Amino acid sequence: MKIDVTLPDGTVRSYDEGATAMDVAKSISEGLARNVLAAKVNGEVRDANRPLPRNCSLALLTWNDAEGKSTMWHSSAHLLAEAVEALYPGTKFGIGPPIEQGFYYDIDLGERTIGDGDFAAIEAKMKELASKKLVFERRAVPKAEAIAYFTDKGDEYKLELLEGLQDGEITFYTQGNFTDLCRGPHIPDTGSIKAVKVMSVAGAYWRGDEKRKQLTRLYAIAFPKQKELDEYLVLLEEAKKRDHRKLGKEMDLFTFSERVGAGLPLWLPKGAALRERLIDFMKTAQEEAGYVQVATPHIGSKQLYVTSGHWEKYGKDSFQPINTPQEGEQFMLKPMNCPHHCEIFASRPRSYKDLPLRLAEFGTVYRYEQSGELHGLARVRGFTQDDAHLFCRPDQVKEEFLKVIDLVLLVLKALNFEHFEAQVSLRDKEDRSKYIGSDENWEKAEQAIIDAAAECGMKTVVEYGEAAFYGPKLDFMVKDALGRRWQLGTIQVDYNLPERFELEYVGSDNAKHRPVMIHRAPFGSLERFIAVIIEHSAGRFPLWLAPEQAVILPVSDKFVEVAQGLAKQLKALKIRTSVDERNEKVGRKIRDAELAKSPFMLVVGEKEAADNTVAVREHGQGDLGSMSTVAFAAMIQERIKEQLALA
RNA sequence: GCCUUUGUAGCUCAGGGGUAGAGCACUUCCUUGGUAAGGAAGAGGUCCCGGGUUCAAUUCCCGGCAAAGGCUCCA
Repeated sequence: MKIDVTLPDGTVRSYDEGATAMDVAKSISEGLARNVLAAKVNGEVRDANRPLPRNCSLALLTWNDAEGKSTMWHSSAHLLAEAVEALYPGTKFGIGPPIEQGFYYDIDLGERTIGDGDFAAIEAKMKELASKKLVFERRAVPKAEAIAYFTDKGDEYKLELLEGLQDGEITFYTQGNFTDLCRGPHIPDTGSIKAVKVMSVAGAYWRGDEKRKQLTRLYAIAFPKQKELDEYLVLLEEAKKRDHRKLGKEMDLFTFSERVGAGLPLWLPKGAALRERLIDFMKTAQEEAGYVQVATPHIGSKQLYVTSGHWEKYGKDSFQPINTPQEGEQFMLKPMNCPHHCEIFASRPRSYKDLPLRLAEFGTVYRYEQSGELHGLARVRGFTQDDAHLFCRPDQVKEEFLKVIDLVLLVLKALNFEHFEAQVSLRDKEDRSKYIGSDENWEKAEQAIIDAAAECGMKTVVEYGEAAFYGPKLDFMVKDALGRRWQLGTIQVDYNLPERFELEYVGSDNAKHRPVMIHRAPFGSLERFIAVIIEHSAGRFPLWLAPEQAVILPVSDKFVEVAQGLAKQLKALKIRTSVDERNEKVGRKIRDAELAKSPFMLVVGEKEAADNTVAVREHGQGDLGSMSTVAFAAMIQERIKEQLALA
């Protein structure tokens, strides 16, 4: 009997019955066979050494496929477990899945602990075991036998996992001396695991439940080549160098104070100016797009949030109400601006002719985050949103989405983000009971979002079931210079708040209608956005945003006055500049200016003083030669225009 | 909040039961210079906070605070 195997390119090959994916690989080339980690058979990832079903489609998975990679990491987790069991006999095992960057295994060491100092020994053991090319053997096991095995071993975690499994669907995988309850699939043998690194150790609750026992989680990563591990470590180093917390300190942008409180950033002059520039940029763009600015206080009565529903949903996990001393009234620090904006909408009768009404505010909001969740500027307890709420008619949703997408694209361009996609979150296809708002409106809005994203030519991913209960949304997923993904910018339809605040407008039919509300924040929060752009740009901000655009370096004390005159000229032309008046040599001043990431350095000495020119040096580019002061200013302004898409 | 790690000069970090260390930054002086570190001298500390052990604690122990990583990615 022969079986037919269809390969991804459409070719059909014939094999003897019982052939495995590995056999197919070998028939194509030895090199391919060496690299095969797993196989995708009829869309399902399986062991490469399992016999293929008759007439199937087959894709051979290697390190270059996401699924091949995660299979390798999953197998590496088993290898980690084997090493740990060898070094720490009696260890009990929880789960050990692959993750985005590597894998982990949750283990219970009893009274023992593992620290950074133990990693090297674990890595050495893993490498030793891996080099034996231990084969991963799959075996279907009756439930009773599986229970007997782990009872005998004394591993209560595996026993608990077994409870949730049906007899007949249980499989064991064994490599070397280690047998694990596992669905698989796995790589053929441990030989392809050439480089491993234990990254960190952390506590993790069994089954993610904080009431249950905390296990020790070992994070690690593995590669088929030492070189790839080295490159990965270099990338981590680069990420560390770009860490916004480090750069923020070096560049005097912001700081934190224990006395002020954790998660409450203090903006230093240069950082505050940076914020202002971002705000100005957005205000200008919003003004053109027909927004109006509003301003609302930092607190609001508790009743406001009872009305909005936020009290019920987030009340006990928020900063608790502030009480007035005399009347005992309760106020909340505002966790969002929308309830205030709803009241502005409701402050007078609205006609359909007033819509869309676009209320914008750089509103600072306060949210309680658990102390362990705080992270530099990326996760704080007080932050400013570039918030706006668009009140419109259902038929205006698409138009408004288009305009907001334009705004976000403008932001992404101005900050040199080149890789991004739209993630559209829609209702669950099956269960529609958990959503508020009419079916008709939802369908209209969902279609409007999809159409708007398509019209803008955005790469779009649609996620069903990811919508909030109050409406569908579109998020921008952005890749930074190191290939890390961030969620920036969000546009959300909301049917809930207009309902709760009983917002209305008078239609052309002279009847009352409920407006649709759209929340949107292109930056998201200024704090988080700045964290991302610091890391994306490694602190080398686009010229229009840079704290200082040019630093003037007099060749010696004799030319300080000339330099000051030049600074005055440039400032009049709206170029941010300063003079390095220190009694140092030019070489030293240049070095310091390069390290400070000043975009341009202007060297002035006898020659420049004589003919009113500047010797221009660009950061990271070197000497650009001399030009007149006017020409330099024009060049800067030209570059900024281009960057901001104003040209 | 919980687990692991960390907390020493403005910054980066070494050290260690008995008077506190380096490099950079800072101050002063010398030097007056042309595209990535000129030279010298000096100043700078509640060794995170509180308690305990000790003749003696920055060091060891306990507690707190803050920071970093993790606690979602289901054998």
